Amino acid sequence: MPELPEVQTVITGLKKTVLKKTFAKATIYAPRVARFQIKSIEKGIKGKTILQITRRGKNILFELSGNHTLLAHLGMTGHMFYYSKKKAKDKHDAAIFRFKDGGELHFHDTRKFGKLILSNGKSDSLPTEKLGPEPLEITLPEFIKLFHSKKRMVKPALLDQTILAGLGNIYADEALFEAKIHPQRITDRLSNEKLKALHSAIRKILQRAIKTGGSSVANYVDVEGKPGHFQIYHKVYGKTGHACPRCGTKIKRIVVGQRSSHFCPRCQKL
DNA sequence: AGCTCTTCCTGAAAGC
DNA sequence: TGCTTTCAGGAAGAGC
Repeated sequence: MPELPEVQTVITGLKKTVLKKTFAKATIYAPRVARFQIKSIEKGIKGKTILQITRRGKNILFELSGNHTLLAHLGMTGHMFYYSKKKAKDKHDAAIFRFKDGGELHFHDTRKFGKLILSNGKSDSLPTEKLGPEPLEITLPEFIKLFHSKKRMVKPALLDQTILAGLGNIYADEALFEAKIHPQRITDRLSNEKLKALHSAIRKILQRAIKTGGSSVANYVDVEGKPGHFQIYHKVYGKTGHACPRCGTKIKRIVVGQRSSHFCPRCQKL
């Protein structure tokens, strides 16, 4: 499940492979991934050159010539695969982009939760407008202010992209464990000290994950086919019943806001 | 404002 | 063994 570090890793791969290339043809195979804007994307992208590739939250932004932006969201199971030569369509390819030089970029998405949106320059037409700050850019005072301004359980707050953009279920659980905060604690009642711990835990965990190239939990593979290695560092996510690496207590799994939450009941008290 | 539930989708894993 | 059910989760929308 691609979260901020995985998306960042994909972007690194994309920069190595498709930056500066010009689209010759785009074919959408999964209409819902393109929000049924099949023709406008297929036509709109033709002849455009990829000038820059950036990230906003979990979104990949291709800045194109002609002031267009192509947004790609990997959803749950999205992958970007680059081939230097023509490659047959896979069963789960949601879209295939062919470049003038013969290379191909396949947007592979088994569950079709991904998203492709082409904007004709107006950035306010992209959903990235609604996103909260970047977790690696927000300062501690801003972070404290933000969480004290909300009155909700901290775990769902961390997953809410309009509050903070980029965290998913894995890194949210890992960050809460690191900061020793129970997932059901209410944001405005967390002390400055706790929020400081959370702020630095998020930074630490994301930066380490980016450094190691993303997580492998869901068979994550980067653009060139190399798996990430962060899974070896997961301390609580998917570790129900395992011993807490800090105190040995069994890791517990509960459901918070319709999402599974893994935590140590001794280290993370309510 | 914020909670819960539902929907989308497929494959893996658990249950019988 | 093999079929059936459940589960997983990012995001959006409905209803309370």
